[in-house]
Amino acid sequence: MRPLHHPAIGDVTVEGILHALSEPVRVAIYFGIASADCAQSCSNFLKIDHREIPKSTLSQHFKVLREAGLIRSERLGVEMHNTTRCLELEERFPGLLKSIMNAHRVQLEEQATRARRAKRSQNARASKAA
Amino acid sequence: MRPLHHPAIGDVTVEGILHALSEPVRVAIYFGIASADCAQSCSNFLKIDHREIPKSTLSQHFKVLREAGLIRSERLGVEMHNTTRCLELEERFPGLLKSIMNAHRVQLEEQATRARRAKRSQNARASKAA
DNA sequence: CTATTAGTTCGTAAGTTCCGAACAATGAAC
DNA sequence: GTTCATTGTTCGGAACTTACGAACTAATAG
Repeated sequence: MRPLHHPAIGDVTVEGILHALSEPVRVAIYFGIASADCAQSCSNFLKIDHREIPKSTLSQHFKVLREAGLIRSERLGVEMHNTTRCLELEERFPGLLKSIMNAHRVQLEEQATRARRAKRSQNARASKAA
Repeated sequence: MRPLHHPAIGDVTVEGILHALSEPVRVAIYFGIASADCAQSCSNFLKIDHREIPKSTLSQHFKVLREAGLIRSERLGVEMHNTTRCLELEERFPGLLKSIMNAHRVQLEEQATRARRAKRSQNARASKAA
């Protein structure tokens, strides 16, 4: 197994970051790591929103996040400890991650609202039919 | 030719925006449209940074930007007028585009600095050899 | 009408991503 | 030490996406 590669902060690109965070599963992973108060292992994400993610896929997603410079992964015993590199990144690209995270939050709330509305009108139809 | 499709602002997704702007050519196009003071036609971008972009490829890039909700394209006579949707987008995802644009600017300046350094040390080697 | 200009669509070759199966690395049990 | 369980990586092929030349469409000029 070749050792994990983390780019120097100066080699991190905007394209890489945007590409990494243009994937819902990777965003969920990054959110999870960023909002946890301790390092997260990969296997914590085998289920995301009731959806099973195959572990080989998960491993690729972590690799993308790592090589984009978004997270740092360290082997600790049998598992991996993943943490964000948000301080370095904030210094290099001020405001970038915050506004991306915020935009994703806006979108998540909106999706939740839509889902509630849909469920309500579904219930209304059901009780009308009965 | 089927008519161009512009998503409603409520259907614009963060993933779509990030994906669209994770491509250097598309970023250059978006920058060009955003910083121009009048609508830009596609053919203004057949050359970007001394690189020729085939027009079919260009057309696809415009389509991606359009369907991500980043630009609006209107046929005006034989050509296309492209403008950004930055006001709507700012309202929906506050700060997002600004910080992405800013990050790209940071990166561009840095690349320019690197290029100058490289050229200087190349010149130094050349005069040493002579 | 033909010719020109600006963009789109189509087909295919090249590249990327997904995911199961096999593999590697560590720690614990014996 | 050997074996087992757990965690994660790598490999290979199928599915998907992207790039770009050739053919096409739409508008306009002459």
